[in-house]
Amino acid sequence: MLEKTYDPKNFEEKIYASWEEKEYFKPNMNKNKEAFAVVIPPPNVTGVLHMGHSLNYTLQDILVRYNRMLGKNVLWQPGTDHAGIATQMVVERNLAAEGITRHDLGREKFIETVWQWKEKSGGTICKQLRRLGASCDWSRLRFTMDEGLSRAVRKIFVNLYKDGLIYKAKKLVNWDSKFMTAVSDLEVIQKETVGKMYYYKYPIKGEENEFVHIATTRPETMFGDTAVAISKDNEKLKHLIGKECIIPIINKAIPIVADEHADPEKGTGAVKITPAHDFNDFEVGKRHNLPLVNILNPDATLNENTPFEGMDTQSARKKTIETLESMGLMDKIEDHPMVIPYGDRSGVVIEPLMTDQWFVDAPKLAVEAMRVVENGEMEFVPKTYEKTYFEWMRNIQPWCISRQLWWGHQMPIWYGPDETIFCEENEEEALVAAEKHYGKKVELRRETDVLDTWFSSGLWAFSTLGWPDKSEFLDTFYPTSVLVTGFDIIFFWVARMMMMSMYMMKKVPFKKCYIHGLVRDEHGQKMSKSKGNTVDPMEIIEKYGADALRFFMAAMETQGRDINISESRIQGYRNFATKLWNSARFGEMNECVFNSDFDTAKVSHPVNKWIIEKVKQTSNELTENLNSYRFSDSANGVYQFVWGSFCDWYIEMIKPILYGEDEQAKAETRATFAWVLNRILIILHPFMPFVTAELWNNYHSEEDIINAQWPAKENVDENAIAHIDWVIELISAIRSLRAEMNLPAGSKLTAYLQGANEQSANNVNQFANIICALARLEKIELYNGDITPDMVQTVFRENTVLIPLKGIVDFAAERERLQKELAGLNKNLESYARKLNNPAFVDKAPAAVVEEERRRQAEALENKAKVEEALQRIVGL
RNA sequence: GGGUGUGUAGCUCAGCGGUAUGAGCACUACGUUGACAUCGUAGGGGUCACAAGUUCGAUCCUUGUCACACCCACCA
Repeated sequence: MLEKTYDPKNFEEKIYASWEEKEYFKPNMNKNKEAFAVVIPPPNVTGVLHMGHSLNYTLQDILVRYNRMLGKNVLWQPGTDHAGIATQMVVERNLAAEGITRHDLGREKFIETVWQWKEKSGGTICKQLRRLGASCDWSRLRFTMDEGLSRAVRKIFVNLYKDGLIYKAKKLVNWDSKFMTAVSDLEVIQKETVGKMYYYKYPIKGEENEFVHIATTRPETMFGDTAVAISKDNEKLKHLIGKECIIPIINKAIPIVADEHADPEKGTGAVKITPAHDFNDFEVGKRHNLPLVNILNPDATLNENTPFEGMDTQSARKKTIETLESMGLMDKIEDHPMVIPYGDRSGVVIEPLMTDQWFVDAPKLAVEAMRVVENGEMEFVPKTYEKTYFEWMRNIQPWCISRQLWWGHQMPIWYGPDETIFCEENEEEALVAAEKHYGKKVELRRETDVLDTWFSSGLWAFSTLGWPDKSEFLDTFYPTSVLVTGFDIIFFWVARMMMMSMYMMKKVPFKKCYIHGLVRDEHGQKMSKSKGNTVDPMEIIEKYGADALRFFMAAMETQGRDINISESRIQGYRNFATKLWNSARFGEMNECVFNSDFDTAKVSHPVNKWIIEKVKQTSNELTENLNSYRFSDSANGVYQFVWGSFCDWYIEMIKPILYGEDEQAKAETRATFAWVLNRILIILHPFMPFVTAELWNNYHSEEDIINAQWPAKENVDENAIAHIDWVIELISAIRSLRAEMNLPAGSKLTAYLQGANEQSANNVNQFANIICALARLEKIELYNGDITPDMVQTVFRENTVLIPLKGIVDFAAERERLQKELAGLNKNLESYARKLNNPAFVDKAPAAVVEEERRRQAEALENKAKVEEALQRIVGL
């Protein structure tokens, strides 16, 4: 027996636990079945579920459950990411609360602490995923720092290194002074700010009172200047080229060089060149063979190459300006809008810094990664993201993969006594290689840098399946079927997976890549803790159930758009679950028992035929929509069918049958109801797994809905649908008439149908009880008599529906209603006439369109005549 | 500066070369009829941003304009 009210708290968690216990999420490994695999975008192991996750995992679970019901061999591979910087940051913050830094602990002890923390809090996100209903194969849970995955990382690193695709170089990199590590271009975010532009001058060497005026936003970097550049086309200043100028305060002479980087239109036309601290200047420096002077310590304080050693950049800037001012060298200071780079995790200003770092030759790896998208081996859905992907890939820069952090995969690099590099999968092999190289045993020193987190994520599609070992899973499920992820990590992750997979596996990591948008707040604002507009999915689940949240996500997911969270809408989908629940209760009360032998072909009652054909039609459309990743169309189609067709019409129409005397019709209707409800549960299950399972379990004792068979494409009898649609339209017409004439809902009326053709006459006779029940009529009859002034009328197809009111007609209201109807008809007639009187239209438009237009015109004309007659009759009354 | 999207009902958004049967919420009126008030019935509400072009026909295609959003690049 079902509870009177739908309360997801009563069963959601219980059902999930039983699924997991029965190991339903494991692939069936049936070799005769098509394989379908999805690897989860691994959440940060220490993270908690947010709305973006809810969307991402819901979409995947829909696809996974759908494919499982298609009978495929389905794997949803779960796992979590060690998230280098993010995790280290959290743990360091915890330590800071106790007044300790990671340096107090030392590397080994610190890493141990991180592992402990991972063990303690790492399970949260997985628990929350279960709560959402995600049907991953938890027995295969992976973590990017697992032994197996770490081995994969080392192996591919060694391969890349030996192929010359990983190299060490001293380069200008983005330096994060908080974490004291290099970061990649992607981890730098540019922020608009209003800063200052400082104008000052350098004296020309050997000249009295001659200066070169320069402008900069970072005056403190002047101690690292090794030249001033001027364009050779700069008529005003080109006479200075070749001379030298003096950096004040430190009294250092630097050359004035000719370089096109100095735009005569910008600033003063002369640019100070600081090759060690600016990407553009670095290039200029290379062109002119300028020395590099590093002026910063790793923590972004000024170093011994400056007079302000130990000061942070802001203080040094102030001090520099003051000193220049006192020397009479300042020209002016102006407000200046500019863009400043910040570390996306640390929030501090990123400084370009010369350091030794490791790089992946991304431009080379990008070639294959682009080719397989060009030739369609991997397809983006929606297709438009392909452009974003290509755009980035074409302009890709070497990828800086070394991080001076502690938490992460330590690079498999060892240095010999003379700094010779040995890159091997483990220390033993490195030692062997070194012995061979030196001709004797030597001590090696391991590289302390760790890898960018995204390096290991890039291997995810095959490392989780067992690579580098031989594995049945790898053979069966690679390449995976589809990757579902947000557009914000196309570069971070999708692109890297493509590059790494093509390099190592020579096959795409996934055949399709479904890209979804961001989840925003109700008004389209980005959700953030600082704005205070975040919505916690766990609270939503607590309040409305996981099914409601999932259905919301599916219903809102239209390709290429962000989703605005809307609690009222989620509530609406909870109501939908309630509606479904109550319809099942209706079935239970009326002894509608599911019978697997039920044969839809033997059904005879038109109402039953109608709902059977409708549900087949809905299933067909749903299958098509799911196959083309049209989530919102999928969800909305089922929603409309369940609420609109099944609940609003079918249940109401069968009440007269179920409460009637015809036992055979009753039996057939009960069986039909149960069959249709069963079908609804199946097709709704990927979207709302919990409520469908709970209702299913109410009458299936053996089989579980998870393994229920998804309906194959079926032929739909359109006539059976049209038959009852006629009844529905008639009832709607009568209800409309009643409401507009303000006829009390309780009043039992008689309706006449005038001008009925044979078909309509049959319908009225056959469905009189249904029509009367739903339109709240005493009786409905065919009528051939005259229309009298006390009748109100409405036109329905070829018929006129008449309701005699025996003196209670409100003629004013009736006149108003008829006039409104007439105005509508006239408007339509104008439009038809405009088209049909246009010879070009009749000539060139497809015949079917012209025919349809003619039919509409004829019908409207007929209706108009009837309405006009009606108006005539009540003139003066 | 380069790119990609988006402007449709009060709000949030679907949709489509052939009258916008648009959806949910909100709104108005009526309603407790033996699943459901987490409900039912009926209804109001739109020059589909603007302009030009293509077309028999444009909200939909093309171009331009305006507005907004996002991505990439750029610290003179």
